[in-house]
Amino acid sequence: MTTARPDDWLTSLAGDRPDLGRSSTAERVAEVLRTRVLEGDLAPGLRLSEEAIGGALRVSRNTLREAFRLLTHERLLVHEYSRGVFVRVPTAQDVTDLYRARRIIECGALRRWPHASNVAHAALADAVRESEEAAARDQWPQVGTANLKFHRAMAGLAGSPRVDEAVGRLLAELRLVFHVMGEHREFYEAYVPWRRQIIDLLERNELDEAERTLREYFDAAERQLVDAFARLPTT
Amino acid sequence: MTTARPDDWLTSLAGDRPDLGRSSTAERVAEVLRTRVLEGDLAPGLRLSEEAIGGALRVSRNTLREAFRLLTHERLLVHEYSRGVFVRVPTAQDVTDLYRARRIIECGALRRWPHASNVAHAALADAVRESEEAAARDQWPQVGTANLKFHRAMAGLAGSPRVDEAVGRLLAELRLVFHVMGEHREFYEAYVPWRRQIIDLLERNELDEAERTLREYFDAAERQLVDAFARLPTT
DNA sequence: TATTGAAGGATTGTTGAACAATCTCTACGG
DNA sequence: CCGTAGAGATTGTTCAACAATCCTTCAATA
Repeated sequence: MTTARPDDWLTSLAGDRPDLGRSSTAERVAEVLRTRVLEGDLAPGLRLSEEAIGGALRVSRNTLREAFRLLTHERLLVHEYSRGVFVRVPTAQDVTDLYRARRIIECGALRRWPHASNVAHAALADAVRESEEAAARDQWPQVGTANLKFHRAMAGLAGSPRVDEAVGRLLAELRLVFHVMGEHREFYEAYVPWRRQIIDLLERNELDEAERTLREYFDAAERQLVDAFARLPTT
Repeated sequence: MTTARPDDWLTSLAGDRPDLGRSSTAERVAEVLRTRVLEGDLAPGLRLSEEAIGGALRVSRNTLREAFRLLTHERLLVHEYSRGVFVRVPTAQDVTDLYRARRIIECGALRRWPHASNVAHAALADAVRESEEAAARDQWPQVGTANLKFHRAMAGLAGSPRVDEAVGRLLAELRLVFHVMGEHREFYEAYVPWRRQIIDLLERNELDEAERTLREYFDAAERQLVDAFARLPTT
């Protein structure tokens, strides 16, 4: 605990301001539903009845609708006028678009590696290590988590909160997509060494090659996901 | 109006679905407030009282709060728990971050020029022409509008709805920032020929040079805006 | 003078109920 | 089999009330 100048105390305290703003009921309800959707408890396409959920969670319809709105903005739910809200059903087209957007943003962020901070570099390395360790222990869900962390760290190279937020939204949506892959280890396993390769290239400052590798990584993942969707029973 | 296969009728119709979902009261209220904020009628930092605005617009507090939420999501308003919503006060730091994000996304989209559709190409050319014509007529607000159109079209090269949305949000925020520049012609004038140069380079397929020019364009605009903020009375 | 503490008034957070608008489903008739 | 009409269920919107929180004021203290 280093004692700094009073100025620094204040500025660092000011940074905690957002955390201080305690969450509203709607945000807590949204958090519950978000978890349920991302865990797959609430199947895509399911309609969320205001009365049923409001009754179960003991919150008023107004508050519940506020929570719905938050999740709709995150693209986890879709809202149809006078029909209600539904758990989003991702399509192969969504997958294509998600990867199109990710290629642009994450590859752009990767290029900022030379200008990024040490903590940003470390976050990327940490994520790769976690990914490898979880894979060694056959803990595939954790590999998935480390994967998300890796890409969040990749976006973090840009050093821009707005880029972080944009990528965060894409990744949340992607988590919904991943559910069609189930818990199949094959899906997670292939990408672990790929991530190692990318960070090795970055640490050697071979930016062009790193970007090329990341693009191939995206191409492969997109292809695998689109294939999985094509194999899906068309409802 | 070309007659296409029935499939195309349907898919294009499906695209209109969101428009069909007639606007809710909250969205109309949001539109009114959005205009007011962007026109500068509602000064940055101003607190928007639920009672006052709800009373003036004759809508219930619940509906108004929903409108607030929409605008908060667009980053035009900020919400503080138990304190209310305020018109966003952009900072020089915001400007820096906005341009950081724009450089990554728009430059990434620019690189997709060879793969973009003809309509995407045309949208970019149209925006440049509009910009020039408005400048020739000394209509600087219209130059500003054409500018936004230009950058929306630049993002459109990616052919990704999610990229469009991300850039749309950045530009909406930027419009708030532009207000500190007032109606000063100097701010709009310098960038008109720059845009012409970029599209000329693109049409000659000189991608590297086009990207370099766009980056310089961003650097200049960011510098000018940050300077303007530094000159601002610190409240 | 500057700081602290305690009313109080004002504003937001949340709820429940009510009614209108819209959709869904079923049954009927052609 | 198809289309239609009506009943029932669900959402859209508003209102009124109370709880929780914040801001202002003002007096007391060092």
